[in-house]
Amino acid sequence: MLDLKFVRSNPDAVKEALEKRGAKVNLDEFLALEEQRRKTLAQVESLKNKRNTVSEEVGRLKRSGGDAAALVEEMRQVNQDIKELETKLAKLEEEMENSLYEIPNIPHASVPAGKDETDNQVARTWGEPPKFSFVPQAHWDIGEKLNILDFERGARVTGARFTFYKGLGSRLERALINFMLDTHSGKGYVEVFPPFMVHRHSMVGTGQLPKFEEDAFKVAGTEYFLIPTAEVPVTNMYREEILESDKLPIYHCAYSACFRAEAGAAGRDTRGLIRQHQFNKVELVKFVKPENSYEELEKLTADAEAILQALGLPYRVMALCSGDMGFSSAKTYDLEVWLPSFNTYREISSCSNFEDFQARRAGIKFRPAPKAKPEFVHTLNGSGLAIGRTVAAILENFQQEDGSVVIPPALRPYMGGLEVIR
RNA sequence: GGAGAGAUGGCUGAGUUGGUCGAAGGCGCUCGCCUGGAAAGCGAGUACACUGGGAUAACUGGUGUCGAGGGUUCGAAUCCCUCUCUCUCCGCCA
Repeated sequence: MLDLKFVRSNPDAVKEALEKRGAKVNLDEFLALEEQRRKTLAQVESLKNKRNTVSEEVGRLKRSGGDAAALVEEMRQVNQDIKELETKLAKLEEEMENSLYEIPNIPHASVPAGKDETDNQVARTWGEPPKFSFVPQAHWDIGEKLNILDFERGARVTGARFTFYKGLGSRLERALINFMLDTHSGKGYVEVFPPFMVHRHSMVGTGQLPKFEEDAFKVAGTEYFLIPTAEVPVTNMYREEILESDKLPIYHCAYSACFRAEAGAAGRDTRGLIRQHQFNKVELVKFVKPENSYEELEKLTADAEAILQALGLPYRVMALCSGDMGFSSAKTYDLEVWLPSFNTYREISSCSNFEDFQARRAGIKFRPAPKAKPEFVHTLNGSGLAIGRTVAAILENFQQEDGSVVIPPALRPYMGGLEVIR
């Protein structure tokens, strides 16, 4: 959420930013609403002021045995007026809040302007896509032949986009989770194991709601949502808190299952592990002081990259353009891993600086100095990494002509020393 | 699931026959005095949001907030209702 006062005093800057993003928001209508709100608020407050002063007077009169009947009668009428105005005010505030919650973040100055993913820029590439002396297979074929992935039974038990991992496949998934958590923990990220369901306010806090409710799974009979990423519970860990300045920066890493409805993705990536309703992910989350947040974004991205490098997976880093960024983000780098079956790079991590956009929604502040006025922290997060896509990348990049798959050396300690899945 | 107790400021803890309570006291913290320095002691200050004035300052006016939401009342931390959470006991359970 943007700062209301900033929007009010810099309408042109906001309009320009929204245009750069390709967002459709009627800002003039919003500003007119906001002006009306303040006018009504002033009226209500002055009436309440009157009520407070007179009530005090009534108290004084009664204690000294005077007659306050006339004043009481007058206040009855004032209360009527207050009630009416408050109803009006509540309506205005609700309307305004709804619009404010649907305005996306302002892109950082360094974000390339652009309309969609074709305008994203390659920041750097690492590693070389493998050259095969045979026709490489897709990971779903490799996985089924090795009997470590079972898509058919996943669909039979639950539905499309659900999968069983079996045997060494399941072991590989678990190994990757542990490898990533251990690696990040060693770099100062404090591991947390979050709830996999959250209430609505948390979803609003990180920006999934109210605008994108159709993307989320809501648990019937409850007010809980299945988390689409650990970002939601972990960022909201500090909601409605004022953090001590010396606690910052806070780094967390967290494993969680992630649940996404994938509304609007019907027919896309229907085979394999790339787009599942449930997948595992290790997430990195940071709470930092505003002046450091862009430096922290570079470090966060590097920490996610370190996993790909340790596994020996070729990838590239994309600086997302203004039109392709997520709703809450001010700047995003996507990490894309090479997938031979697609003959291209596919997203495996997304690292973003949200500046104070999420912090304002979730009420996460810090005190810059003792006694100083609290300010919003900057929040960042990035996948480190999506596990299912990492499995796909390993199977495809390290496949052998005989259908076996070589396990990256960094992962072998987590696989009981196993070198090859065959 | 059943029975009971509770939720107050950074912490602790008063206040529940409604009225001058944003809220005593203590601790902590900040600044000052004292000291060669420190402790102790003394003095002052110490919530957040919205909103008005002011320069988008210092400062200052107002409104709201005592778990959340509603109600009664001229007036609610105090009375009533609903919800949430915490604790204790019983039951159940991985």
